[in-house]
Amino acid sequence: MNENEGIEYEKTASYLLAKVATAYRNALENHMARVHLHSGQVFVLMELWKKDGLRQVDIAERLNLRPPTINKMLTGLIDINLVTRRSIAGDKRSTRIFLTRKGWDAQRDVAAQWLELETEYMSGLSETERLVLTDLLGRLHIAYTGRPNPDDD
Amino acid sequence: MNENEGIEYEKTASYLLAKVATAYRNALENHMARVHLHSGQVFVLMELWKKDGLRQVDIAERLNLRPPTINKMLTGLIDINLVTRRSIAGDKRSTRIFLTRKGWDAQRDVAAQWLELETEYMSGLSETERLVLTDLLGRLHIAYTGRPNPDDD
DNA sequence: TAGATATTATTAGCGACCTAATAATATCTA
DNA sequence: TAGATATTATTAGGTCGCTAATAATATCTA
Repeated sequence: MNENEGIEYEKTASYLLAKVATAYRNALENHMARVHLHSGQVFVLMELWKKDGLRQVDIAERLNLRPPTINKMLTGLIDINLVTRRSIAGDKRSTRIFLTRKGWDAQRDVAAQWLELETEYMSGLSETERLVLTDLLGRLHIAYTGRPNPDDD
Repeated sequence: MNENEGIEYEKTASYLLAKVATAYRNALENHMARVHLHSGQVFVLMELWKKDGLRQVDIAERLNLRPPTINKMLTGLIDINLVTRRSIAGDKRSTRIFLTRKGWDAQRDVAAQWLELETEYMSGLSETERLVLTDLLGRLHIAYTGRPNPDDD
């Protein structure tokens, strides 16, 4: 058998990142289900809480996601009345996305779930280790996106 | 405005994990596309390279994924002739999954891409830092799955 | 042994990502 | 100003995760 081209994949950072990430996504999905949200929607809301009235393309850029992804998520958020689309005076192509009252109100519940998840998920690590992990992931993030976070104007 | 329930999500380990993870998934998808594979298929192959002839349910368990997920991935792998399904004598419910010649041969290309990706993706970190990251992710993985890897018999 | 319960694979359908393609509008340039 | 090029939103369709439901087979138990 032509074995032993065998890498020990399980010991590479990539492998572990992939595994931890999907487990984490499931956990996030479960936590956010408690407040009737899906995992992806939460990230969109975060951007709007920071700066309401963004265009879809802006949200996409800030989250490092593609416009069609955002478009679909927004449809979901509009359906559950957390967000509205309003057309822009001066550019008939684009629309601005605004939080509804309900959209603003979701902030508290999401924050609570987020912290709970963070605590739960990172419970295997000491405080110091969590900080180290945060630092390392932060640097990978910057290395890969080329920016820590989009310059708020 | 009811602002300032505001968590700085971007500084939590969870947030960074999510972000880094999707960036990584894209990178993996792109790298594996070079050898005509999708990201998820690679993980299934890894298990078969370690132990050929597993049942679908075994693969699911080892990868910490659900049976329908595996089922669909296998359909893809069968379509491109990397794998076959053979029924089991003694249990008409299950099938065993076997690598084809082409499936075994893919091992080399995947390993090459994997290492390239690992190098590229982790290039922002020193060797020591990468080891620390691996250790921390490994511990999160164990904490969440309850086992480092399934006991090979 | 008959009937209830387990297990395995599979299908259907959903969300979170993606790329490619399209339509509408803006903008730039010859 | 006309025509080429950019940009924005959107649709279609794909993979990778998931849950719920189903059918077939095994196994357990009364």
